[in-house]
Amino acid sequence: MSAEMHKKIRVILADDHPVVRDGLAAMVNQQPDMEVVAEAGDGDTAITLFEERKPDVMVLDLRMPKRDGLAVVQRVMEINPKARLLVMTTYDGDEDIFQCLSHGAKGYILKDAPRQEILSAIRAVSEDRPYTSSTVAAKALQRMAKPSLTERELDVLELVAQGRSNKDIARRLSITEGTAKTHVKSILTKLDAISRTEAVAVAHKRGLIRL
Amino acid sequence: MSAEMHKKIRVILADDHPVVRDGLAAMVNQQPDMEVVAEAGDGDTAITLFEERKPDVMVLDLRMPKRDGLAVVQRVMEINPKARLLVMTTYDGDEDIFQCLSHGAKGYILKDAPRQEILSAIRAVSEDRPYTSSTVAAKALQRMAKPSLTERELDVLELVAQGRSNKDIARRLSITEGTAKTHVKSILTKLDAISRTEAVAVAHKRGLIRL
DNA sequence: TTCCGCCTCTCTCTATCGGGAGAGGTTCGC
DNA sequence: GCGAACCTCTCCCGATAGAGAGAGGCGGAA
Repeated sequence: MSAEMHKKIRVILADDHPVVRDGLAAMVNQQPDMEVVAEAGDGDTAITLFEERKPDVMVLDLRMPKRDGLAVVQRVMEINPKARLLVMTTYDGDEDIFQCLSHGAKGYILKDAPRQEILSAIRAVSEDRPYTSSTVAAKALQRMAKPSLTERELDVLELVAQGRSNKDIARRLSITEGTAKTHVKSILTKLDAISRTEAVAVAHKRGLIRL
Repeated sequence: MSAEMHKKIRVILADDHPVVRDGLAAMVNQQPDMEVVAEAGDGDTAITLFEERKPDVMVLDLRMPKRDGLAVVQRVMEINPKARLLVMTTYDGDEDIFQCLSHGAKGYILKDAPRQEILSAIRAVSEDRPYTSSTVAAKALQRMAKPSLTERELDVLELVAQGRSNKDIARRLSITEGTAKTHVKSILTKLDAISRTEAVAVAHKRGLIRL
């Protein structure tokens, strides 16, 4: 504990891969101005730990068991609108970036980023400064120009992505085949796709659907 | 250098995420019986480093720039059939597992595995003992019962997954639409799918296609 | 050589898909 | 109260997809 040290940045890590947590923890704890105060392997414990430890920053993976990163962002911002969250993930789809940032995450960074960039991001977010690399920011802006799908359309899209026919989709959603077609047509228009299969490809690339 | 130490297990890490390499390196170097002798961020340097350093084990990620994990497995086994490779990845699709193991990887482990399991796997593979968790092994066995797609079918499947029509696929592959249909039909049969969109979903789950 | 798997092509036929154009009902916010 | 967006339903119609049944050529393996 040196004299010039004021207070370390207190960090919580939330990622379901022990290896990634170890890597981040090692990086962070090596810095004189920051320390890891807790680690979570799933979304629920991330939320609990955030409330208990009130860290300066929480680093969040998007894909996690129990509750995914986006859900954690929503819940935590609800509990504490001043929370400083840095999303760190491998997914660079428009939708993920857009959703996280518009729900209040202060930063979004990709896992293949170099060590220095990750540390810079943590520092920035801890001071309540937004951090987003130019490529990520560009995607968020792109996304803003695109039409959003409605909830129902997302329901339909999911079934389309599973390879269901319009008739099948209609049965599962308790609507007529005609209505299912209407939704699919609207999805095709919004995603600028010619066929349902292309729509699935586009939706996948944008991060509108998982798996 | 203590007296009871004979020789440490020399490990190379190949993963495009600096964070993951750090995490693994920290774990490995903390063990008295192993050490990291090199790290690679892409497939090409993984191969080069393997030849130069001749490690006891190389831990390989599947998704890497320049050359993916499977390609590295193939090339390294070609250079040195006695190579001991441990594939470590987030993908648990039949196809990835099957391909890696049948091309000679000694182990396959998922990134969300606990620390101890990862270390056990590295030790096992370093001694030329195969390591595969029961769930992973089960998938490899499942895959063996399934028909393989031919090269041409994989070409077609990729285009189908992009949302191309039969006509479009035919044009791109310089075949007639009828032939494209024949391939698609055969793909549907082999993947046990009713529609092309379902085929894409199945192929994706199995790891037959990326993105 | 003979067989077999793969790739190619052809034909027919039906179901499904996707474009186009409405229209009635709801629940919002203004 | 009045749009506006959303969900629902309805028609028509041409294009595409998928099932079924062959068949020829070409390569490698037995």
